Amino acid sequence: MSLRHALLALLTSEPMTGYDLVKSYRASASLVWHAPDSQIYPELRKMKSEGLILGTPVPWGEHTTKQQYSITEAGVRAFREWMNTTLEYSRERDPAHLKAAYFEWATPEAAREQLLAHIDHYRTRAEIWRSMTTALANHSDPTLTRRLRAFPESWEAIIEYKIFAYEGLVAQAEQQITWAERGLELIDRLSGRAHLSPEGGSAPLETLGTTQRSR
Amino acid sequence: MSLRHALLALLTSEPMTGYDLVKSYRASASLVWHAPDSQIYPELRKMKSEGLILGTPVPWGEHTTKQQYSITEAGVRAFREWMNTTLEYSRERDPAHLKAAYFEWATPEAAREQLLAHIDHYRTRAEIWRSMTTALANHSDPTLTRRLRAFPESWEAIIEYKIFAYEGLVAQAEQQITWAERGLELIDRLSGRAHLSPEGGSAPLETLGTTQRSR
DNA sequence: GAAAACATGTAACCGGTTACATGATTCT
DNA sequence: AGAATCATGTAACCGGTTACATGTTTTC
Repeated sequence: MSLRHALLALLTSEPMTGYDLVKSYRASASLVWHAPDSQIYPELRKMKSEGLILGTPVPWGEHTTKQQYSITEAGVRAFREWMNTTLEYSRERDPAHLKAAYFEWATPEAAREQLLAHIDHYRTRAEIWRSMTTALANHSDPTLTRRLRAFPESWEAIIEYKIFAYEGLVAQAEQQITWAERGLELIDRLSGRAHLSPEGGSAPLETLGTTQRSR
Repeated sequence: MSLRHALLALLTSEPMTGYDLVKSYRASASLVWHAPDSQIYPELRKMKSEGLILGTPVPWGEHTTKQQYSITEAGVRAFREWMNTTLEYSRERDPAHLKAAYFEWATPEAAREQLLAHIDHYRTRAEIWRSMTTALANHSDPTLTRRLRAFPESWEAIIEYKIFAYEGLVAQAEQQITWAERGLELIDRLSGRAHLSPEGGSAPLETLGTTQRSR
């Protein structure tokens, strides 16, 4: 459901073609809610069929047209409604922490590599989000510029809330990095004696044998 | 794919019935990877058909049997392989931060309520994860006890990695709370003048009008 | 005898993932 | 003329979500 609202959000600034949206999306919304191009076009058609957006064909070259999408009043209403409805929090879905809880089953090398990948991932994210924050603060982000043009009276809130969101993501990433670094130290301390070796397996498997060979 | 590996992880401690697994799952794995009961039973049958676990019927009452599942060697191999394979990180999926980035579209009250829900959610999580951490440290968690019985030689790693994982989650939750609190202050500072009012809409809608009424 | 816990699902749906697929236009 | 960019998808799959559904056994 969020893809749809991210697209509506983008279209509140100005009408755009599918391709424009894909690009805008990649440059802004995808930093918070990833979606592949192949999901965006069909979603746009669905939104159009539901009357949230309007698709106007505009000429492209001599022989063809492209769709220019603009948000309708129903679309604005739907977006506002989503914005004014408190999100439900429910699912816990964290494969990295799930894995970490069972690191004794990995080789120390694999566990280390996992955490290094974790660090790498969040370092990259943090950089992206940090540069987004500065782009917002300088007004150098093009998506922001278009938005400020559309709503000059709200420029302060527009900028501040976006910076707030991205700074939160940066802080989150930094926390993840700190955590993973602590994990690396822990692996160094425990590696060897305490891990369940990956090939040997005899010790762990014996303790499991009772029923698995029954019948 | 993680549900399957969480189930394998639980079964490395000892064989269990579906119902035992559901309970164990709820008490431990679901704190990291939520899954409803209705997903667990079918997944078990799938895993059985793939030879990762073995289902032995054991008598239950006079007339019926229940399935006792035990991990097979293929299951242990599959679990180890997963543990030794670095996870891929890709999708960014964060509706809370997506929404926060567009808080100017919500009423200040709705934005505030969203952040309060955020705080509430993570406070609850943090408490759960924190109490899990202490249960692990005391050896008072029953799932842990079973596991230590199965692998006495690795008790230190087993405990430390689990504490590590849960402490990471606690830290994450605390960070989320801090972030949301900062957001509440921001809303107080910006509320009113800067928000795009939810009913009025005339100002924002005018700027959108050019194409939406075309055709 | 009733309640709580045990036991095990099915079915419909839907959002997201992956892989594949193609052609037009503009720029150099 | 060729490359880059613009433009727009389809199809198959799969994991997860929601809602519904039912019967047994043990305990009080």
